[in-house]
Amino acid sequence: MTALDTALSIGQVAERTGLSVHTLRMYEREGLFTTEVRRSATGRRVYGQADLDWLEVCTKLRATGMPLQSIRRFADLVKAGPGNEAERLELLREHRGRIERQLAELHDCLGLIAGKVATYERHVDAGTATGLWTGIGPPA
Amino acid sequence: MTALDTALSIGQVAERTGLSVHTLRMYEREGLFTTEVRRSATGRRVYGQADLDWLEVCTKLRATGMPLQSIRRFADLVKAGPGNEAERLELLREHRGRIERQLAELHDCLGLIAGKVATYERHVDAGTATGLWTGIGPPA
DNA sequence: CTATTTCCTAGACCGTGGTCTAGGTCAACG
DNA sequence: CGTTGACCTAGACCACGGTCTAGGAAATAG
Repeated sequence: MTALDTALSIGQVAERTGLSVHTLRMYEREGLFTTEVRRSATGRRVYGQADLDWLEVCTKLRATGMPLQSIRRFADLVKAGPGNEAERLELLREHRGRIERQLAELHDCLGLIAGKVATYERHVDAGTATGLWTGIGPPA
Repeated sequence: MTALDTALSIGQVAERTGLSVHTLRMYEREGLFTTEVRRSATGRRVYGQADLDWLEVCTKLRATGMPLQSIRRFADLVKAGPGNEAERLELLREHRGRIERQLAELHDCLGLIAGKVATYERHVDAGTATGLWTGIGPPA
């Protein structure tokens, strides 16, 4: 378990998450955090382990194409406190579905691209690539 | 084989490809086509089967995150005619790599999201979801 | 103590990938 | 023939997700 009293500056969080400090502040402005970001006596942001955990989720959601607006909607549910877990579950399930569809599509596209690569490899190796995409040879 | 003398209007191509007519014209302006789009006597665009084939590739490339600029670079190589097939192959290989990395990342993210879904399902079903993301329960 | 680095806010700016409008020509139906 | 719909160009507009600047304050290193 990581320490419960983690206290990181925005710069340290930027390092650990790969997000820029600009982006971290922007995420906060946009209401993406599930809890108010703590501040030091002098107004500097102080992040805890929970923030890191949540940010990890955020980056995974972003990496899978979830728009910031949707992340905010989820964050709002969490902020609203207990009682709406079914709703959160619904959002997560929907997104899981989208990821699965993305995986399928990506897999499909990979097939086509890999096919083109294979064709080019064959023809380049054989020195017969001339007809590719010129209207003469097969387009595949 | 599809007819070699296909002659489609921009609207028909939009239907078949799922791209809007606006987008098709924009792609042309941006130099994404591998060949000048034919025109009717009165200046209307006339698309052939080769254009459809190429557009299919374009949409797959877009769907896998290739920026228009990179598609243009590839199109430019094709336009430049025979002799640069090795270079085209290189671009395709690179993109194939990116797709594979995307697949891996997506798969990873799916793991995390699906995990959250499972957790929520268990807790919602059991009526014990209260502690999720409140600092009390396990974050996973 | 001074200099350097990190941080703060508010708000401007940017690339990407479309999407739409205005003003006009052409095709096709009845 | 007229009217309706598809098409043309050039260029404005938009959402998104950052990214950066200015102007200033506090922390930290030497």
